[in-house]
Amino acid sequence: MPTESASPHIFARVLASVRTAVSAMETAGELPAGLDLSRILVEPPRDPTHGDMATNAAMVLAKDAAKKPREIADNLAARLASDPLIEAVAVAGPGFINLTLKPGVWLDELKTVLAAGLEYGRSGLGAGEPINVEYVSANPTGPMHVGHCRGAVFGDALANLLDFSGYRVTREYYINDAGAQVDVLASSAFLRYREALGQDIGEIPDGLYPGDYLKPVGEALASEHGDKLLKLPEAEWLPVVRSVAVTMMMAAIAEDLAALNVRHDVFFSERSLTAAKSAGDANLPADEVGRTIEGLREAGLVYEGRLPPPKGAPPEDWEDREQTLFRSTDFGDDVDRPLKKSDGSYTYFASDIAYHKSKIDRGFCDMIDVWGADHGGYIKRMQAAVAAVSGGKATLDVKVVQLVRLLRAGVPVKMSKRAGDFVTLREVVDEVGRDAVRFMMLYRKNDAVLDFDLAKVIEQSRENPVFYVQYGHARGQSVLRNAKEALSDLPDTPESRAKYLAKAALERLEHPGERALLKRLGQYPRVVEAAAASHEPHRIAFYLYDLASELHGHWTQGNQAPHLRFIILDDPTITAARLALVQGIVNVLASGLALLGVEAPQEMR
RNA sequence: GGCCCCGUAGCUCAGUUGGAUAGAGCAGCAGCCUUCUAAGCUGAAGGUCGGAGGUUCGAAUCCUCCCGGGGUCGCCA
Repeated sequence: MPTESASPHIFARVLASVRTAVSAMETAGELPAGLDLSRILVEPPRDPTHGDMATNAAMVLAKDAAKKPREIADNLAARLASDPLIEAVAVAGPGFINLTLKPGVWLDELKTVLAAGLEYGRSGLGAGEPINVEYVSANPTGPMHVGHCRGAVFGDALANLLDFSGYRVTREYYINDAGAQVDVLASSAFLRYREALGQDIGEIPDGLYPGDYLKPVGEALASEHGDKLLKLPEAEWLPVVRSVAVTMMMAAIAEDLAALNVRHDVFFSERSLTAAKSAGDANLPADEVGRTIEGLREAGLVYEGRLPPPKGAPPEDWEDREQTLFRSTDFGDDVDRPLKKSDGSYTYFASDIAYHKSKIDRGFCDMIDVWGADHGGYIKRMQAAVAAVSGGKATLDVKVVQLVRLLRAGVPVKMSKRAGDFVTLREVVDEVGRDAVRFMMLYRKNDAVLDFDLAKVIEQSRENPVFYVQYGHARGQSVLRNAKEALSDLPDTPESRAKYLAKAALERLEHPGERALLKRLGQYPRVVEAAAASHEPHRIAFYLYDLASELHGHWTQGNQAPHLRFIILDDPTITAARLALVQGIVNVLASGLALLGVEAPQEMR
């Protein structure tokens, strides 16, 4: 939860300075009033020799102001030169304004890092707005397999990131416990129940779940009910068996998620939407899905009609028939979508509309769903439904995570669902470790396919970026542990040590390697903000890699040049300054790793 | 065939929401361990950003059309 509203980070402060200067130019009549300042950016320049920051302000404003970019830039640069944060200004290229900040600015920022500890980078971006993030939502028909793992880690990290950025996050799991699949689950479990009672069940018939993981369900049913269920007709045993099976599957899934360090606040049952509600208004349908459809019908968004057959190769079993349709085309979808199956029951889409309406009713105007790539074709209709059901007030961002190809030393790992020999999430976590799984899943944009090579992740651990980043953190901790030989009064606890180090003579941090690290630290809040705004946690992973890389590089310089090492035995003043930098790096690495849900180890032995 | 995603160094991928001379890792080449952990570092080499048009001061990024790969296509979830 956001404690105090953090003071704006360096880039935000400089951006404010730029805007102020532009406004002053408007007031002075040097620019027309009312310009759109929203496209002005302040960012690190690609080439560090250009300075600390660059702004595109002059180029962005040139058109509306009907002036040449260079002309605006010169004027703006002159005004910025007197800004207390800024040391030097230069106009370059087509109209970039390159800014060099006073060295003290970066040193002050290090003090901020030290004071904030793991909270550095936390922001009020979300302004306390509630946001619902739904992820995993795997069918409760078996243990989780590797395919689920990417969405789980992605959703979890995204939720962490949004929480850190000032949103009030609810992490949600939608349990598909109402469809035909859980009935199949129940039938499969019933077979295992008969098996547990000593019957010979032979081969598991096609269409049922063959996995051994249902044996404990059969045994649980046998010990609870004896052979009583055998005497009941299917309509009576099925709900009993289904309920036990779903409960046990969800327990297994919860364990798998815990092994991955993924958590949820709300587990929402689909069945709770279709279950008949007690009495009430007799004119209303008895269930939530029906009520949602009726609400849409009253709004003129549901009708009985026919759909054109799919274009291209016509499916063999296509049958032109009238059905209940939602006007998703009113909201940008390609075709209207059916809400009821031919047997009269609701489609998955229908209950999904009711489900998202429930989120809206619970106060979420911002929703994020994390889906697998195979559901990509479903996005438009869901967004259409959210727009319809909320009257355009709610937004749904669907993050699609692409396929994970599981390999072992370059060879695809065979998985056959029918034979039940798919690789479970647990097996992968046990084999390569939670941290490696999580980091690898996040060290890639969510919409790019990911090759996950088990052999590479463990055997050639050098190639694995997670160890690289963790090693950076461990190295920093190692320095702090060893620092006592030069600074005998250095406190042990991180907080008091940070306080102690903040008083160091930070201006002694003059070496280019140190300066680069200082600037890299100062970028962290900006990276967090961008990652949160774009819903892209992978940016954190890449930033951490860059930071660790700069640390390792600077560290190794100390091999050749001992005077660059962090600990200088006969110079406690510079040692303290450098330790302050190390403490800052350690803080940010730990903070970022925490967002990704990855351990920040004290050592790598 | 319609829709969605992807195409960037030999391989795996970034690219700061349109910015300056497109960057890392791995593989290969040339080097660095008497050290606060070499699980590390330094250097050289490697590119028609799939192709062609267009939008503008400026395009890997936005638009259109092709090419190639993946996903999906009324009643499964």
